Amino acid sequence: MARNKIKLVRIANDASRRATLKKRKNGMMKKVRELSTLCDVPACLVVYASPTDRDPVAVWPENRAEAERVMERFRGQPAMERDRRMLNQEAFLRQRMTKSKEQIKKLDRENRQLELTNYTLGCLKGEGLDGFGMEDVTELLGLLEVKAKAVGDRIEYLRRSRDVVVAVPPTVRMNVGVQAAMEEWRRQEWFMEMGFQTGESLSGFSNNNIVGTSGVGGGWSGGFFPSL
Amino acid sequence: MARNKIKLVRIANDASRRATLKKRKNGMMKKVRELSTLCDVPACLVVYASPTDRDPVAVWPENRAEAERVMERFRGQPAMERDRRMLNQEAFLRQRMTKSKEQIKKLDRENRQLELTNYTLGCLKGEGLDGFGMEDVTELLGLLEVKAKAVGDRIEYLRRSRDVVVAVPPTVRMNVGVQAAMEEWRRQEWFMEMGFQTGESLSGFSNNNIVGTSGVGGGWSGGFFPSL
DNA sequence: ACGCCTATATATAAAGG
DNA sequence: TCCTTTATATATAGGCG
Repeated sequence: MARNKIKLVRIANDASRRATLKKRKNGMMKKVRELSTLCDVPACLVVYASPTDRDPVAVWPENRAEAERVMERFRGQPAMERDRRMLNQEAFLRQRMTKSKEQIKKLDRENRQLELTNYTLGCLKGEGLDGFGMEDVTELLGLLEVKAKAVGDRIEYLRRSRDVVVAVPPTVRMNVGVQAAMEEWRRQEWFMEMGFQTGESLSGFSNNNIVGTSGVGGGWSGGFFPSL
Repeated sequence: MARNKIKLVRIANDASRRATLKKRKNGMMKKVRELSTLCDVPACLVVYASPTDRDPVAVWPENRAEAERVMERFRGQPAMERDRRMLNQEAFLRQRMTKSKEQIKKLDRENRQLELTNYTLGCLKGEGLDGFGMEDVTELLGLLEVKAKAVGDRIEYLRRSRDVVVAVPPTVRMNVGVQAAMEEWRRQEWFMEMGFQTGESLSGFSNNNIVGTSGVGGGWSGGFFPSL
């Protein structure tokens, strides 16, 4: 734009090209600034000295944050692959988060139920019945009966089964804790009142495993009650 | 740049401002193109008509991919806040994910334990003892004794407590299920063998709640056993 | 608002130091 | 290479249809 008009093609001369870049770059900067100022609009200009340079030779607005805001908006459009990837990635993670949270919630609910049951079991195990009234205790007693029935049924079944019986020792080998508990139990007057005959309640059963430790899903072959 | 020189401030007149934007915007586009062509360098220009517009009024290079490449490089620098934010956001989410997974794992472990216990309880409730051998059943029986002891202790305590006793009806009002169970229980021969006297096992207890439904942490005042 | 015109402001190629 | 100069090319403010 001066002295000579030039063709709009890459300037062959290296020095000239660099010089032109410098001049025009400045001109551009001034123009963008003016445009943005006069028209009061967001605008952004980025110029590199070469396709391989890491840093731009020119950036407007000078304030990087401002430039980023403009870029930001531009990128906001559904065009940039990298962003789409990133956003998808984020969406993906968010989705996973939601699912996880739901899972946690569900597990937590389940847990609360199980803990309740567990608490009950704890009481059953004799960890303390303080806080329960006669009604509760009575109900518990009833439940114990139901359980005892199940045990009885099972014993009955085992007794009548000939094909699975392996051995039937003459005495019961109960674990120490149970034996001690039995002793205390027998000392309770209500125990007597209920019709038990001292010293003969649990004889005649085998402690041998007849059908194997099998059954219990998951595989806990230890004690009957898992440690809580 | 013509007729009159203008001050570099926002053009007050609305129409003039818009007109100027249009003209200068075109000028800028031409300039960027020239710059990029002549000097053979990457450059990018984005202009918005207003701070709130979604789409730019001007973008160069026209080829969006090209513009994106330039932007991309600019953004590639480790200075862009947005990227840091995004990366941080992603890192944050990943962190949360990890935590959630850990929580799930923990809850799951807990659940497994509780389910085991629960399963046991299910068996206790008479849901079936198939799969258990004589050893298991014997142990269960022992456990029942321990429980019974706890019940007995509690009943004993309630009996001796004068200050909390409210009423002691002469007969036990057990729920139908328990009564039925008792009947079946009594029919079992092993039941008789164990020393129970038919028809008199559970008389004399009150179903009145003496110390209140109180105790049980969390507040489930319904049945003794929560429904599973 | 849109395009065209034109006087004038600006930008800048090329030359010189 | 950089700055300055300067002749010229371009850009554009303001006016008009």
